[in-house]
Amino acid sequence: MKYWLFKSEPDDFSIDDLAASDKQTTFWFGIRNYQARNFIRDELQPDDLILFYHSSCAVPAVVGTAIVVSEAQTDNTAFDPQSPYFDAKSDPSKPRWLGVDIQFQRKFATPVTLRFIKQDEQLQRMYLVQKGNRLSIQPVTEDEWQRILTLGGAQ
DNA sequence: GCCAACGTTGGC
DNA sequence: GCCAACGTTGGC
Repeated sequence: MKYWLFKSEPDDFSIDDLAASDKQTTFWFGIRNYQARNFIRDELQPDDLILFYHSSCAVPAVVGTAIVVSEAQTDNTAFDPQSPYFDAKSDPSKPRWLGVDIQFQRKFATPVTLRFIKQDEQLQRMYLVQKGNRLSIQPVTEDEWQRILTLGGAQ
């Protein structure tokens, strides 16, 4: 089992939106970066755990956790010309983009802010705070997972 | 709105 | 295969 961090813009889809989804589950679509796609295709497994991160907002922070509940599946928004995630070069017989179903686990009592992560000794090496990193799906170590959950008031 | 740091595209 | 131009991400 592995740990991950998923970024989402809360104006688009927040942890509350996930919690309010049918069965508290949603298909994670719109990943259009090859490195992130490769994580989905090659490494993400059911039962993997996710730090849910709010980006591009007033207070960027890890706001809760979720769990992977499906294998990788075709992201059909790539074939929809109406979708902002449309990709004319993705061939339906050979889908280029994938997603997984994720299910809400918990919302933190205390969001763990980017600002805090940057100055926390135990979290210095998180992918999130490495220079220039913009990946929307990132690996997280078990130690980082434990530390974030403690800080979030989940343990 | 700015801009650093990437990733992608396409001409050569 | 190189690399300049362009587009995107995302914190501030």
